[in-house]
Order: sequence, then C-alpha cells, then structure tokens
Amino acid sequence: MSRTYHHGALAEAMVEQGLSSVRAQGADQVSLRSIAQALDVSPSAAYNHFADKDDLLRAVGACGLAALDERMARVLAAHPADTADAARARFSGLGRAYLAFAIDETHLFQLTFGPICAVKETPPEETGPFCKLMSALDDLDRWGLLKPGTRDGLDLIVWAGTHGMATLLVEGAVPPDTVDGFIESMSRLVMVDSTS
Amino acid sequence: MSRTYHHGALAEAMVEQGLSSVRAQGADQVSLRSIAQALDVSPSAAYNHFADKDDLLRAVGACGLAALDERMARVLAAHPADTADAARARFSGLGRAYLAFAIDETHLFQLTFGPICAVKETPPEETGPFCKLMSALDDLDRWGLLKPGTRDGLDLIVWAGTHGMATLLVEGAVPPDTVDGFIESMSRLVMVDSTS
DNA sequence: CAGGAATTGTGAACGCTGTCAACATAGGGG
DNA sequence: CCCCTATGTTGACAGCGTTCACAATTCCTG
Repeated sequence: MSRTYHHGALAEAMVEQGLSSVRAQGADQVSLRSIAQALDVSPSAAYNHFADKDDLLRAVGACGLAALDERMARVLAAHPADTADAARARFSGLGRAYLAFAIDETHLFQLTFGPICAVKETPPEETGPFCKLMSALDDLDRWGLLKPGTRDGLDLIVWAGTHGMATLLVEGAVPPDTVDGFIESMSRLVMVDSTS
Repeated sequence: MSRTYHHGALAEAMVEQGLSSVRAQGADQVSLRSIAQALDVSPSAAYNHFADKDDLLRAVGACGLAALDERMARVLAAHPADTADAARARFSGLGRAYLAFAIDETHLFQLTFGPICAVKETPPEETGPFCKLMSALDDLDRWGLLKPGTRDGLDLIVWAGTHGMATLLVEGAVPPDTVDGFIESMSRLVMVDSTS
C-alpha cells in the first residue's frame, strides 16, 4: 500500500499549505497539525524538514517578504527610470505597492513582520523592499527632485513612514481610503514643488 | 479553611500579573493557566471576569496603551507650550517618548499594537497618543514653525512615521542608536528652518 | 546487482493549553 | 433566617507542539 509513502516534496508542500492557511486565518490560528492533516501526512513528518513550528512559519513569512518584493519589482519594471516623471512614478508606485500588499495580504503581512520572523538577521540594506525604496530615492535625487540638503536621513523617514502606514492599515487604525492622501502628502513633503 | 476563598479583586490582579508576565516573556509565551497559578487561583476562575484569554490580554494591552500615553503626558507636563522653542521640544519629545516606549517595553508594545488588541474599535482621534501628537503639530502651526501649506496630511505622515519607526525598532530591523537621527530628520522635514 | 545507510514517513505517547459544566462557598438583601 | 448572586473549585475534554521508537523507501557503495 501507500504508493506515495514518500511525499517527495513535503517541505515545499507544507510551506504552500501554510501560506494559504495563514492567508485564510492568520498565523495565530494556524496549527502544525492542521497543515499536516491537509496534506494527508502525520504531524511528526514536519520535523524531518523543520526544526519546529516557528521554523515552518518563518519559511512562510519569507514567502510573504518575497511576494511583497515581487509587487515592488513589477512597479519598477513598469516605469523605466529614464525621465523625471518616471522617477516620481517609481517612488509613489513603490509606496502604493507596499501599502496595497498590507491591505490585501493582511495576515501574511502580520506574519512576515511579526515577532516570529525576526528580520534582525537580515540587515535592512539587503532586504529587497527597503533596498528598492532607497534606490527610488536615489533616482529622485539624481533628477534633482528632492528638496536640497534633505537626502541624508530620508531613507529612514520614508521607510518608517511607509512601513508605519502599512501597520496602521493592518491594525485597522486607519481605513484604506486614506492611502491616496498619505502618498500625496509624503510626495509633497519629500519632493520639490512639482508645479513649476 | 481558605480564609481568602474570595480573592476580592481577581480581575485587577490578573491584569497586573498578566502585565508583568507579558513584559518578561512576550504575549505569545504567556498562558492563562500560568497567570492563574501565580495568583494561587484555579484557571477557570478567570472566566468569571473575562470572556476568554484574548479578552484578558486585551485588558493588558490597554494598560500598555495607557503606559505609553502617560509617558507622553509627562513630556507635555515638562514643556509648557508658551514659547516657540517649547513647541519644538514638545514635538520632538513626544516622538522620543513614543520610541523610548517601543525600545524598553518591546513586548508590551507588540501586544498593544498586535492582532489581539485591534485598535479598530477606538477611532484614532480618541486614542491618547495620536491625539497628543496631533496637538503638538497644532502648536507648531500656531507658532508658524511648520512649512507653509503642509499642515494638511501631516497628521498621518507624523503618526505613521513615528509608529513605523517604533515597529522597526521592535522588530530589530533598526538599532536604537538610529533614533536621534530619525527625530532630527523628521523635525527638519516638518519644521521651517530653525537656523534663522 | 546486493546490501547497508541515510532519508523520510508512521503511530503512540507526553505534558501543556484554553475552555466548559457541575458543584461549593461566601456575603448581602428580602 | 434563607435564598440569590457573585465568585471560586474540581474534573473533564479536545486540541496543541513535540518526542521517541519504529517502518518504509530511496540512494550510494562495493
């Protein structure tokens, strides 16, 4: 019996199942056992591939970070950085993508940036989303669109602002229809006046 | 036996014990049973005062919000808003207090702004910390310290920025020694040039 | 091509958890 | 004085993460 005694790719399958379970119910409500059951596999099988439940959830969270990064990469692909307007579009587009991810992947966002998946290990300079945000600022600077003398420290302001707005959205402290105003205010604050 | 069959103030005692357990271990690691045990009380006693574990944790999280609010209130008390410099000090002081809370009450911060304690119910205009941040902006505006025409939308920028910086600190994505730079950049960005 | 080793699965068990129902105790108002 | 309500206890339940001993499969080596 059990022609498929070996699952073959249990690790990937569990991450995938974990991904959809987290999306559906939030990481707090997901149990290792339920993931195993959904795959017709005994719970202890997971321990051949992951150290413990948190380890599995970390893998799921990493997928979340990758999904966010992909959204932002799509924005960059859509706006080649060859004009000043494109640089503007890249900047606000990246912000919008970040916030859109928070809105329609709330649970995944919570896991990815939650206590379990400490970003501690990966320094910010190497995580895709932060890196892309920074390079968008560099683009703006290249086209002279930043207010003079403000480049220093702007990384942190923009990153914290965007990430903070995302968490406020996720917590429900602020409704989704405030996103447009936020992006516009942020742009006005950071960039030189566009009505010239 | 059991002279103290009735505890008398179990609800408050459980919140207090929950508070110190959360501070020590983080909300994820705290069990209802351990709180009851620390108070020499049976676990089910909790259900006379709280609907379930999350309800108890919400009460603890509310204490966290109150603690943050108190820190910010102390800043306001220390700087009466009667000069332009005081207005500046109130603004940056409130930001520093918010971030200091995130740094030395990490676990409590995570609970207070985490998935369990949805701020959803309490609209932002009524939560103390946000309200104080807003009024500090109004103070700056009154003294003509804001860049002209930027008042609108600044609420969200400043709130999201501060809260975002706090979560980055809590996640360990950014070290505590970046706080000074952040506050300074934020001030420079929001306020009119101070070297006049 | 045989056979042992490494990999990857199972099953039963442990202690812990949140929660509930049935019951016991205490204190206050008719 | 007695009952009612508030507040506590006891015991039980299902579900959880995790571990251990073991079985099935695959792979490498000789």
